[in-house]
Amino acid sequence: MASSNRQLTSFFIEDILSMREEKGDETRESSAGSPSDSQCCKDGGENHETLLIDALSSRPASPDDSCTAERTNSPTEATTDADEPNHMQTLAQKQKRSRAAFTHLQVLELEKKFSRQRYLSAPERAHLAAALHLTETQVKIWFQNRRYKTKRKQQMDCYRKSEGNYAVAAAVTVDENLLRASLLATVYSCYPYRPCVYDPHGLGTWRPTVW
DNA sequence: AAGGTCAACCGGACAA
DNA sequence: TTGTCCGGTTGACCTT
Repeated sequence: MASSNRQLTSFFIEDILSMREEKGDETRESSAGSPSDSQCCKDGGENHETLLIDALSSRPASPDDSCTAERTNSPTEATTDADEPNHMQTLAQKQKRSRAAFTHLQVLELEKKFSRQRYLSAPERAHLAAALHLTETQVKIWFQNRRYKTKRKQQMDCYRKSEGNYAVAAAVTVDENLLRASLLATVYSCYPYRPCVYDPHGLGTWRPTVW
């Protein structure tokens, strides 16, 4: 669910690399991910994942990066007040609950992981958290919420099915693998970015894998 | 203003 | 005791 006011994250390698070079520059590039490219993101291959993970690994802190900084008061931020003289003030600040908004790229990677694995081991969680610049707790909570959400959705679908809503039922009588695949496809189709591959035989540049 | 979404949180259960 | 799970609830933010 990408709300219109949220800043979009470009998946183009050029943009990601430029982000790396412009670490301090927080200028938004809402034009980078044109919605008109929405049909081009059906490729969920491992190369794509590796590229995204690598690109993410090269980026600065993510939960509080330019896409979310204004809204986020992440757990990692909450512990950076070592120089705060007034502890009571800190507690007061923590009383106001925050809700981090993960970036599109982070959610995409989490969804991809979830589509293959509903449960993560501790090392896997640590690796994913590091790659996405999230805390392990954030990854753990995301997977917990994601499992619960999936279960609730299936229960709702079953309820509708039992009510005789065959139109809806027809859309959900797939086995779990198909459900995951369609979920992934939906996620990809929602992100108007194209995965890129390096083309040494062409111009020696990065180009989209799907046109 | 109402309702939806979703990360964060809570409490109980369970395993090692 | 610690860590993780599930089944919710809470609260901030967003859309309508």
